[in-house]
Amino acid sequence: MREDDTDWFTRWEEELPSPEELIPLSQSLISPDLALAFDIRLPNNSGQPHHHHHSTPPPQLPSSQANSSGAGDEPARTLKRPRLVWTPQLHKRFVDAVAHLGIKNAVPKTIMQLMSVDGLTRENVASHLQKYRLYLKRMQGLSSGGGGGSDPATDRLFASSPVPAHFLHPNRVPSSDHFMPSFVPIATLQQQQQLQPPQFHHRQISAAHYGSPTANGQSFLARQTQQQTLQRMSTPSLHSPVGNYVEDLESANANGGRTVLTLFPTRDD
DNA sequence: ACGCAAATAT
DNA sequence: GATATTTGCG
Repeated sequence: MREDDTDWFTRWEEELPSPEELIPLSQSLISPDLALAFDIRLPNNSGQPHHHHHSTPPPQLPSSQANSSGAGDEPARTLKRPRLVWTPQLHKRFVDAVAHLGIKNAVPKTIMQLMSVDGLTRENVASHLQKYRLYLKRMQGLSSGGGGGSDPATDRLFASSPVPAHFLHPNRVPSSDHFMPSFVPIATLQQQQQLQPPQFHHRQISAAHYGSPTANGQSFLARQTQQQTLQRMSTPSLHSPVGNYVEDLESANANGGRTVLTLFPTRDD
Protein backbone atom coordinates (compact mmCIF):
# COMPACT_ATOMS: atom_id res chain seq x y z
CA MET A 1 0.00 0.00 0.00
CA ARG A 2 2.90 2.30 -0.20
CA GLU A 3 1.56 3.54 -3.44
CA ASP A 4 -1.31 4.92 -1.58
CA ASP A 5 0.93 6.97 0.50
CA THR A 6 2.70 8.60 -2.34
CA ASP A 7 -0.56 8.99 -4.05
CA TRP A 8 -2.28 10.89 -1.39
CA PHE A 9 0.78 12.89 -0.89
CA THR A 10 0.74 13.98 -4.46
CA ARG A 11 -2.87 14.82 -4.28
CA TRP A 12 -2.28 16.62 -1.10
CA GLU A 13 0.37 18.68 -2.72
CA GLU A 14 -1.84 19.55 -5.58
CA GLU A 15 -4.58 20.62 -3.37
CA LEU A 16 -2.35 23.05 -1.71
CA PRO A 17 -3.24 26.58 -2.43
CA SER A 18 -0.49 28.60 -3.84
CA PRO A 19 1.59 30.43 -1.33
CA GLU A 20 0.26 33.59 -2.67
CA GLU A 21 -3.15 32.61 -1.61
CA LEU A 22 -2.40 31.98 1.95
CA ILE A 23 0.69 33.83 2.81
CA PRO A 24 0.06 37.27 1.65
CA LEU A 25 -2.84 37.32 3.86
CA SER A 26 -4.42 40.29 4.98
CA GLN A 27 -7.05 40.71 2.55
CA SER A 28 -9.41 43.29 3.28
CA LEU A 29 -13.07 42.88 3.46
CA ILE A 30 -13.28 46.53 3.33
CA SER A 31 -12.06 48.47 0.46
CA PRO A 32 -10.04 51.52 1.26
CA ASP A 33 -12.72 53.73 -0.05
CA LEU A 34 -15.32 52.02 1.95
CA ALA A 35 -13.11 52.08 4.94
CA LEU A 36 -12.81 55.76 4.67
CA ALA A 37 -16.47 56.16 4.20
CA PHE A 38 -17.06 54.19 7.30
CA ASP A 39 -14.22 55.49 9.22
CA ILE A 40 -12.89 52.08 9.64
CA ARG A 41 -9.45 51.54 10.84
CA LEU A 42 -7.78 49.23 8.45
CA PRO A 43 -5.03 47.30 10.08
CA ASN A 44 -1.92 47.74 8.11
CA ASN A 45 0.27 44.87 7.37
CA SER A 46 2.09 45.00 10.55
CA GLY A 47 3.54 41.58 10.18
CA GLN A 48 6.69 41.79 8.22
CA PRO A 49 7.45 45.25 7.28
CA HIS A 50 9.07 44.95 3.94
CA HIS A 51 10.75 48.16 3.66
CA HIS A 52 11.64 48.08 0.11
CA HIS A 53 8.99 50.22 -1.27
CA HIS A 54 10.03 53.68 -0.78
CA SER A 55 7.58 55.13 -3.15
CA THR A 56 4.54 53.43 -1.95
CA PRO A 57 2.83 55.43 0.64
CA PRO A 58 0.46 53.01 2.23
CA PRO A 59 -3.05 54.22 2.13
CA GLN A 60 -2.91 54.74 5.76
CA LEU A 61 -5.83 56.04 7.51
CA PRO A 62 -5.24 59.49 8.58
CA SER A 63 -8.48 58.56 9.92
CA SER A 64 -10.29 60.52 12.37
CA GLN A 65 -9.01 59.35 15.58
CA ALA A 66 -9.72 62.65 17.07
CA ASN A 67 -12.47 61.15 19.03
CA SER A 68 -10.36 59.38 21.50
CA SER A 69 -11.46 61.94 23.99
CA GLY A 70 -14.16 59.80 25.10
CA ALA A 71 -17.04 61.61 23.65
CA GLY A 72 -19.33 58.70 23.36
CA ASP A 73 -17.82 57.21 20.34
CA GLU A 74 -16.41 53.83 20.80
CA PRO A 75 -19.29 51.51 20.11
CA ALA A 76 -17.24 49.69 17.61
CA ARG A 77 -17.79 46.33 19.10
CA THR A 78 -21.40 46.70 19.82
CA LEU A 79 -22.24 48.02 16.45
CA LYS A 80 -24.02 45.78 14.12
CA ARG A 81 -22.21 45.22 10.97
CA PRO A 82 -23.81 44.40 7.75
CA ARG A 83 -24.27 40.81 6.99
CA LEU A 84 -21.19 39.29 5.66
CA VAL A 85 -21.54 37.79 2.27
CA TRP A 86 -19.50 34.73 1.80
CA THR A 87 -18.30 34.94 -1.71
CA PRO A 88 -16.72 31.93 -3.30
CA GLN A 89 -13.38 33.54 -2.86
CA LEU A 90 -13.86 34.21 0.73
CA HIS A 91 -15.12 30.73 1.24
CA LYS A 92 -12.15 29.34 -0.54
CA ARG A 93 -9.92 31.17 1.78
CA PHE A 94 -11.84 29.74 4.60
CA VAL A 95 -11.44 26.24 3.27
CA ASP A 96 -7.78 26.71 2.66
CA ALA A 97 -7.30 27.93 6.14
CA VAL A 98 -9.13 25.00 7.60
CA ALA A 99 -7.28 22.61 5.39
CA HIS A 100 -3.96 23.82 6.47
CA LEU A 101 -4.75 24.10 10.06
CA GLY A 102 -5.97 20.59 10.11
CA ILE A 103 -9.25 19.55 11.51
CA LYS A 104 -7.72 19.56 14.87
CA ASN A 105 -6.79 23.16 15.01
CA ALA A 106 -9.50 24.42 12.84
CA VAL A 107 -11.48 26.35 15.30
CA PRO A 108 -13.11 29.65 14.65
CA LYS A 109 -10.46 31.73 16.23
CA THR A 110 -7.49 30.22 14.52
CA ILE A 111 -9.27 30.03 11.25
CA MET A 112 -10.10 33.63 11.50
CA GLN A 113 -6.54 34.48 12.26
CA LEU A 114 -5.21 32.48 9.41
CA MET A 115 -7.62 33.97 7.00
CA SER A 116 -6.52 37.36 7.93
CA VAL A 117 -9.42 39.04 6.43
CA ASP A 118 -9.87 42.35 7.92
CA GLY A 119 -13.24 42.85 9.39
CA LEU A 120 -13.91 39.21 9.72
CA THR A 121 -14.99 38.25 13.15
CA ARG A 122 -14.79 35.08 15.08
CA GLU A 123 -18.53 34.90 14.99
CA ASN A 124 -18.52 35.13 11.26
CA VAL A 125 -16.23 32.20 11.03
CA ALA A 126 -17.92 30.20 13.70
CA SER A 127 -21.20 30.57 12.01
CA HIS A 128 -19.82 29.65 8.68
CA LEU A 129 -17.93 26.76 10.08
CA GLN A 130 -21.01 25.37 11.62
CA LYS A 131 -22.79 25.40 8.36
CA TYR A 132 -19.85 24.07 6.54
CA ARG A 133 -19.70 21.13 8.83
CA LEU A 134 -23.28 20.39 8.14
CA TYR A 135 -22.48 20.51 4.49
CA LEU A 136 -19.63 18.10 4.87
CA LYS A 137 -21.84 15.78 6.77
CA ARG A 138 -24.36 15.83 4.04
CA MET A 139 -21.71 15.17 1.50
CA GLN A 140 -20.55 12.12 3.29
CA GLY A 141 -23.97 10.71 3.58
CA LEU A 142 -24.65 11.16 -0.06
CA SER A 143 -21.41 9.84 -1.37
CA SER A 144 -21.44 6.68 0.66
CA GLY A 145 -25.11 5.95 0.49
CA GLY A 146 -25.14 5.71 -3.22
CA GLY A 147 -27.64 8.32 -3.95
CA GLY A 148 -27.56 10.37 -7.04
CA GLY A 149 -25.48 13.40 -7.42
CA SER A 150 -27.38 16.41 -6.50
CA ASP A 151 -26.45 19.95 -6.06
CA PRO A 152 -28.92 21.56 -3.86
CA ALA A 153 -29.03 25.20 -4.35
CA THR A 154 -28.40 25.47 -0.71
CA ASP A 155 -24.96 24.12 -1.11
CA ARG A 156 -23.98 26.24 -3.97
CA LEU A 157 -21.62 28.27 -1.97
CA PHE A 158 -19.92 25.36 -0.39
CA ALA A 159 -19.72 23.55 -3.64
CA SER A 160 -17.86 26.42 -5.13
CA SER A 161 -14.77 25.27 -3.43
CA PRO A 162 -13.39 21.78 -3.56
CA VAL A 163 -13.47 19.97 -0.32
CA PRO A 164 -10.08 18.80 0.80
CA ALA A 165 -10.05 15.09 1.09
CA HIS A 166 -9.31 14.95 4.76
CA PHE A 167 -12.45 16.77 5.59
CA LEU A 168 -14.59 13.88 4.68
CA HIS A 169 -12.54 11.39 6.51
CA PRO A 170 -13.31 11.04 10.11
CA ASN A 171 -10.17 9.09 9.81
CA ARG A 172 -6.83 10.35 10.55
CA VAL A 173 -5.21 13.42 9.38
CA PRO A 174 -1.95 13.32 7.56
CA SER A 175 0.02 14.68 10.38
CA SER A 176 0.95 11.87 12.65
CA ASP A 177 2.74 9.73 10.15
CA HIS A 178 3.95 12.45 7.96
CA PHE A 179 5.53 15.68 8.68
CA MET A 180 3.46 18.52 7.71
CA PRO A 181 5.53 21.30 6.38
CA SER A 182 4.54 23.62 9.04
CA PHE A 183 4.21 26.78 7.20
CA VAL A 184 1.35 27.54 9.33
CA PRO A 185 2.49 30.27 11.58
CA ILE A 186 1.85 32.90 9.11
CA ALA A 187 -0.37 35.34 10.60
CA THR A 188 -1.13 33.50 13.69
CA LEU A 189 -0.14 36.18 15.98
CA GLN A 190 -1.06 39.51 14.88
CA GLN A 191 -3.49 42.21 15.23
CA GLN A 192 -6.63 41.58 17.04
CA GLN A 193 -7.13 41.47 20.66
CA GLN A 194 -7.18 45.11 21.26
CA LEU A 195 -7.28 46.90 18.04
CA GLN A 196 -9.59 44.99 15.92
CA PRO A 197 -13.08 46.24 15.99
CA PRO A 198 -13.65 47.79 12.68
CA GLN A 199 -16.04 50.40 13.61
CA PHE A 200 -18.69 50.88 11.11
CA HIS A 201 -20.25 54.18 11.09
CA HIS A 202 -23.47 53.04 9.93
CA ARG A 203 -23.72 55.56 7.25
CA GLN A 204 -26.07 54.48 4.72
CA ILE A 205 -24.52 52.45 2.13
CA SER A 206 -25.67 49.26 0.88
CA ALA A 207 -23.45 46.91 -0.76
CA ALA A 208 -24.41 44.56 -3.34
CA HIS A 209 -26.54 41.72 -2.52
CA TYR A 210 -25.72 38.51 -4.00
CA GLY A 211 -28.93 36.83 -3.85
CA SER A 212 -29.34 35.56 -7.29
CA PRO A 213 -29.53 31.90 -6.91
CA THR A 214 -30.87 31.33 -10.32
CA ALA A 215 -28.17 33.15 -12.10
CA ASN A 216 -24.83 31.54 -12.25
CA GLY A 217 -22.36 33.20 -10.42
CA GLN A 218 -22.32 36.60 -11.47
CA SER A 219 -22.42 38.19 -8.29
CA PHE A 220 -19.69 40.33 -7.61
CA LEU A 221 -19.01 43.77 -6.82
CA ALA A 222 -17.18 45.81 -4.45
CA ARG A 223 -13.77 46.29 -5.67
CA GLN A 224 -10.76 48.17 -5.07
CA THR A 225 -7.27 48.21 -6.19
CA GLN A 226 -5.39 45.43 -4.69
CA GLN A 227 -3.12 43.05 -6.34
CA GLN A 228 -5.52 40.38 -5.47
CA THR A 229 -7.67 41.16 -8.38
CA LEU A 230 -5.09 42.46 -10.68
CA GLN A 231 -3.27 39.23 -10.86
CA ARG A 232 -6.22 37.71 -12.50
CA MET A 233 -5.52 39.14 -15.86
CA SER A 234 -3.69 36.39 -17.57
CA THR A 235 -5.15 37.39 -20.84
CA PRO A 236 -4.97 40.88 -22.05
CA SER A 237 -7.97 42.84 -21.18
CA LEU A 238 -10.49 40.56 -22.64
CA HIS A 239 -13.13 41.62 -20.36
CA SER A 240 -12.64 44.77 -18.55
CA PRO A 241 -13.41 43.92 -15.02
CA VAL A 242 -11.69 46.95 -13.89
CA GLY A 243 -14.24 49.28 -15.12
CA ASN A 244 -17.08 49.09 -12.86
CA TYR A 245 -15.09 48.74 -9.78
CA VAL A 246 -16.44 50.04 -6.71
CA GLU A 247 -19.51 52.04 -6.53
CA ASP A 248 -21.27 48.83 -6.82
CA LEU A 249 -22.23 49.18 -3.33
CA GLU A 250 -25.03 51.49 -3.65
CA SER A 251 -28.66 51.45 -3.33
CA ALA A 252 -29.68 47.92 -3.33
CA ASN A 253 -32.59 48.26 -1.09
CA ALA A 254 -34.82 46.83 -3.61
CA ASN A 255 -35.40 44.24 -1.07
CA GLY A 256 -36.07 46.39 1.79
CA GLY A 257 -32.72 47.69 2.65
CA ARG A 258 -30.20 45.03 2.97
CA THR A 259 -26.84 46.29 3.83
CA VAL A 260 -24.27 43.88 2.93
CA LEU A 261 -20.61 43.84 2.81
CA THR A 262 -19.02 41.81 0.19
CA LEU A 263 -15.68 40.98 -1.14
CA PHE A 264 -13.96 41.21 -4.40
CA PRO A 265 -15.62 40.58 -7.68
CA THR A 266 -13.83 37.47 -8.52
CA ARG A 267 -15.25 35.01 -10.86
CA ASP A 268 -14.46 31.70 -9.45
CA ASP A 269 -11.31 30.04 -8.67
C1' DA B 1 -13.68 29.37 23.65
C1' DC B 2 -16.11 25.34 21.03
C1' DG B 3 -20.02 23.18 18.97
C1' DC B 4 -24.52 22.60 17.89
C1' DA B 5 -29.59 23.10 17.30
C1' DA B 6 -33.04 26.30 17.01
C1' DA B 7 -34.69 30.85 16.70
C1' DT B 8 -34.18 35.23 14.72
C1' DA B 9 -32.91 38.82 11.56
C1' DT B 10 -32.02 40.74 6.75
C1' DG C 1 -36.65 32.41 0.66
C1' DA C 2 -31.91 31.89 1.24
C1' DT C 3 -28.30 33.13 4.39
C1' DA C 4 -26.01 34.88 8.00
C1' DT C 5 -26.33 35.90 12.89
C1' DT C 6 -27.70 35.24 17.56
C1' DT C 7 -29.08 32.57 21.42
C1' DG C 8 -29.20 28.95 24.77
C1' DC C 9 -26.87 24.70 26.59
C1' DG C 10 -23.57 21.51 27.66
